[in-house]
Amino acid sequence: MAVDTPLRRLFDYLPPAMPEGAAEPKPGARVWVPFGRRRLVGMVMDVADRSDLPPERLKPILEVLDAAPALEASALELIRWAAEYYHHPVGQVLAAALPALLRRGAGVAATEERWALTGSGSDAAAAGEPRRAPRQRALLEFLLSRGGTAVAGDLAGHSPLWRDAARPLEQRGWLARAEVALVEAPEPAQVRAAGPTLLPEQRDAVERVAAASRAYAAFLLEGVTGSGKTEVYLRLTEEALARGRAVLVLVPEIGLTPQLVGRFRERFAAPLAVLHSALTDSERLAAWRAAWSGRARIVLGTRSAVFAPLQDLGLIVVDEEHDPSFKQHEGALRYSARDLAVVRARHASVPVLLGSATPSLETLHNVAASRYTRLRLLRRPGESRPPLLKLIDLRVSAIEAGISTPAVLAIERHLAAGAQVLIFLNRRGFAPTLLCTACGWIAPCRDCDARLTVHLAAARLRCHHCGADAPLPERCPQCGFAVKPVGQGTERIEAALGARFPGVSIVRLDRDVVRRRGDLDEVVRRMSSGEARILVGTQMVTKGHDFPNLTLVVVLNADQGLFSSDFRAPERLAQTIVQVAGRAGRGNKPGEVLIQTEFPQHPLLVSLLERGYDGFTDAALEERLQASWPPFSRLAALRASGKTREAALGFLTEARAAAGAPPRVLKLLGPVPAAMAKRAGRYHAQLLIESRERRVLHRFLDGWLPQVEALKSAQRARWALDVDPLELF
DNA sequence: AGCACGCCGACT
DNA sequence: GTCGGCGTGCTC
Repeated sequence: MAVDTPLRRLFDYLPPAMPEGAAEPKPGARVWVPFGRRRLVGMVMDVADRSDLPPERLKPILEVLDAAPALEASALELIRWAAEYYHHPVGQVLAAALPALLRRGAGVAATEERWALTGSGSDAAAAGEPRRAPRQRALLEFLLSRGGTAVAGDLAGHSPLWRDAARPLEQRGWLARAEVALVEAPEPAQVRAAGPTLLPEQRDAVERVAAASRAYAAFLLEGVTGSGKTEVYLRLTEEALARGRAVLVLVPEIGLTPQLVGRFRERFAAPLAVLHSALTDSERLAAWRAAWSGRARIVLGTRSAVFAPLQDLGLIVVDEEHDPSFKQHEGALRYSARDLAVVRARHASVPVLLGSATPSLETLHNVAASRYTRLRLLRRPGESRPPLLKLIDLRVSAIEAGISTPAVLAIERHLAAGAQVLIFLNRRGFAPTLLCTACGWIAPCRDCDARLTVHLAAARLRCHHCGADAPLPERCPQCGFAVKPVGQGTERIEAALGARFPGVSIVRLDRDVVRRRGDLDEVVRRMSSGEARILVGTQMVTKGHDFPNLTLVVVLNADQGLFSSDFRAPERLAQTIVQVAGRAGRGNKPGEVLIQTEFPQHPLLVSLLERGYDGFTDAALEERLQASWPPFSRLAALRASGKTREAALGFLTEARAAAGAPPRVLKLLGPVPAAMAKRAGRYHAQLLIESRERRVLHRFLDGWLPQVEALKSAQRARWALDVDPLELF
């Protein structure tokens, strides 16, 4: 039995005292069990006829929750696999996989709340009772008009306050409430609209995946923005649905779900379940139930949807597979939904399709090792030339407010041609620093090793790491002299462009603008209609949304990713540049991309410009090989934080000592304070474990983690193990 | 993680 | 004399 507890083991229970004819709970079924002095929901993992524990110490299961398993074999297998791979207690992996309401005992089969008139209730209704409670009387009459019974939804339609009326009626015995199992007739999936004619490359991709549809196979579907990856997903989904199979589609962010959901809904008349982090508990339960019952044949969701129950899974799609959001890097279980999707496909013997315009180096390495098959969609329909990338050397160009003269001239030129322009800067706010020109004071965050960002319109100083928020001072708090914002954020660029191009409508797209749902739609609408001519934005602009009239992209600062201590920063930078460049040029309008940099000779930028993303990844993979970084080695990070630097580092130092002499191919690096050690008032540090061989790493972790857990300092610090960490601070 | 038991300080 | 501080020990 797996139980939600940090203990790294399963627990044995005796079968429940069962009524006649009831079957024993099977693996995948949830049960109520006594656990210490508590009563918890447990998940049956195995059924055995013996236990290592003496029989007198075993307690019986209290109650079986699921007659039919809540998790079918392949989902259970995935959870077991994840627990082992991420070295995390099974019970807690399960807690991460199951909707909260199911962990608290809600039924897995969908039910509806049904209210019915009792015999005496019918008599009372017919007699026009209760006379002195018009709402109750109206409710009884409504039920009578409906033949004596109605579901909660209908009653809510009758009166929003119906529950207040129903309660006393239930107490008088005039109404009866029941949770009735919903009989769900799976609707046959239908194609609502035929898709466009496929290009040869798309047809080839569809055929090759479809040919493998009865066994596990992993494919990389590589194609630039607009090359038609989604159409390939849709055709393969159609193919799977036609065979009576279900499809799981994973997307990196909830912001991307509405568009893709829209494409799927347009194409298929099949019910579709959507799972993402913004759902309420009951919405998530409803989506999960739809998938579990087989009613929803398509499940589309973010990270945690990789655990969704699907009947007769036939295909898994991971869109934008390179996106770091697929890695859960906080909280208890830190997993990669993309990697788990591949594992799940293997267990379920179905193909998995990883789509991206800028595949991760891990995935390309898997292609090189022939573990994945590469499918390429290189052309955009009807387009001859890819966008042209050029560097602007910031050392020799005049710069005003962060924008170089060549960039300004290019913007002028494209605007004059009637086109739209995108300015990319991965930094929101007005300026990243507030400086006192007299004494050199810089506005710091009280709780982080970071500077506060100036937000001018809001007149606030904000920390982008902990959310601290303070009024914008007019004078230096130290010497009383005037302060000034230094550096550029999107807000300042928007203002500077407004001054430079008066009369030209500019929109900004970043997290400060997009606060509520609908804000994004408004920005997109203004760009699509052509009302806005210039778009200034952060990372957010690299996702989704196509503007066919956009022909120029300016990347204001490419240099942040060039000299980071994180070995993955260059990969991120290249992906961002290529993704943002993908916004430029459509149809017969060729795109132009200008990248401002102080380091135009940097080998990474040179390889990207001269040989494109392929050239960059060749160079980057070679560099990783030389440095023995992933994908040529395996990493795990033991991360800790504490109220003091010593608390965090002390724990990691003890943890390292507990390792003794590690295997020869394995290296322990650190512990070291994080690059930004203090964040939100806590000190962060990490110990890196690196191994050339994956098996050595995992065997080591198996032996080491129990020792780490047993350390006294482990109780005081907050810590977590991150297998395959994406970010090394 | 919970939730107990257990042994020492400031309150009715 | 008791309410409650958080140390440490266990959960089939």
